[in-house]
Amino acid sequence: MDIDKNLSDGGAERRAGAGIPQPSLSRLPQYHHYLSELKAKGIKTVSCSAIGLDLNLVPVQVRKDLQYTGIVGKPKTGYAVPELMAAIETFLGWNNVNEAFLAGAGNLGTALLGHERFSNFGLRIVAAFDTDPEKIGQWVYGKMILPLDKLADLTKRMSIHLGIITAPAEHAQAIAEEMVAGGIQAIWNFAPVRLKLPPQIIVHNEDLYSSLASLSWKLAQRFNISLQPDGGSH
Amino acid sequence: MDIDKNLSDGGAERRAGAGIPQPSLSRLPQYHHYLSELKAKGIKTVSCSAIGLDLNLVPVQVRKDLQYTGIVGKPKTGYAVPELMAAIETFLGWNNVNEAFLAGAGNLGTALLGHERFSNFGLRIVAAFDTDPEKIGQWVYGKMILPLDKLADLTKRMSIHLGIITAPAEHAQAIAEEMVAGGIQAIWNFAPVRLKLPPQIIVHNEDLYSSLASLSWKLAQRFNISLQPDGGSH
DNA sequence: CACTATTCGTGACCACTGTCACGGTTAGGA
DNA sequence: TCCTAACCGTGACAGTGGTCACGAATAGTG
Repeated sequence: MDIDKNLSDGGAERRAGAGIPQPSLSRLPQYHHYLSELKAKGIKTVSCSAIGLDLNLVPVQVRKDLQYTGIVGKPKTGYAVPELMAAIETFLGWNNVNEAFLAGAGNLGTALLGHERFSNFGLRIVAAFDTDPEKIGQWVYGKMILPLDKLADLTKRMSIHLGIITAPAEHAQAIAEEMVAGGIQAIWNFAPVRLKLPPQIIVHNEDLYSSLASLSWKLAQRFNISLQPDGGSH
Repeated sequence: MDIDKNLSDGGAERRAGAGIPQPSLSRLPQYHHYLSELKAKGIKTVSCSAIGLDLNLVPVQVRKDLQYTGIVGKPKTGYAVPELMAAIETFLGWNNVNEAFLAGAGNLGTALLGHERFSNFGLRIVAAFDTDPEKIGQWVYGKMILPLDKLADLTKRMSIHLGIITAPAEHAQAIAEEMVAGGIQAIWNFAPVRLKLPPQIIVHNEDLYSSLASLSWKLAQRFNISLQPDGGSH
């Protein structure tokens, strides 16, 4: 058997039929942040061209992105800042709070626990879990560190929908399965592994090593090029 | 004048003629991590199909990704694990260390400072910078916290090429400009802003809010769908 | 030594995102 | 009131990355 042909895409990442392109989705928070600055300055309306100038984007792209939120602009004027912000917030679901559990109270996990601004964006980390007996029972930024083996049970009892994994790579898969067993719907994964989970689970990978790879490659590329300006093809 | 038409793309992000697709670049570290596990188990060769099974990827994609590193596989056998790892490391420039400065010794910055595994991937954070007088002079994970106004000067004197910004959004632009003034080539930006810098500067944005937006939207989407299963299109 | 099954390598399609071009709308001024 | 310029909205095109299909190579087996 040729197993080359017998593999379908894991499909855990991309939800078919989702109306908005992923890149547009990523840009919406940037617009929101920019708009909050405008609001603080007392500016009432803004045009796509102005947004594009300040955010280094082409105006058409801004328009297309904003259209997904359902807002309509007024020709010659632009968009109303407060309504646009509200539209983005509603669209992204930042009005209803998502409660989340975090697994892995290391450096990164602690940093996330302390990031109180998440609450402005619909995320509330309720508790953290770890296996280290020294950490269990401690309070970090007002959140209790609980033993990891309580994770699935508490997830079910509190009907938590979002899990954040900041544990080492080798434990990530097991933790993710625990979360799924507890009925979690979405996982924000900071461990550098590709989780294997049922396709209906929403997984978002936040792989710092991947980013680092891009950077170091581009840097290496640049220095190679400058050392061999002929391109080295002969 | 219609400024709609007079804007070109900022272009700070995408380097033209770069041989490898960005997504492939991001996957290489995952392969590397997976290979290191195989190596620990004493496995000498591996096929794309096996990698695909474990990493939830289609074998062809794995092959195409690996080809960018220049390695060639052997039919019916696959790739030699150690050589493949070495090829990835060389390709990503993980052999020569990049020294970096970090600006913003908050929670996230501290977490990165403490992430000693970065050293395995060609990144060495040399020092951190902050404006908080209480932090300046402290040592965090063996790195000195220095006053931010020394940033440009020290960057130049130590010829640092990589800058990491973990400062609040409102200071990110100014810090980035300091770094550029000091001759920095690449910036790893964790602040939720789109930096406006000369196009030759490599910028990689690590926007947690963008990721969060994707997640919360997908979650909201899911619950909306389950509440209105007819889709509401008629 | 021939045969088979597995795997690599690659050119051709396909889907998705970004860009372009153009038409429709409206605020502001003559 | 009419005219102009700025802006929104949208369908058509292009470039990039992912998938498919097929050919070539080779380890293992009878």
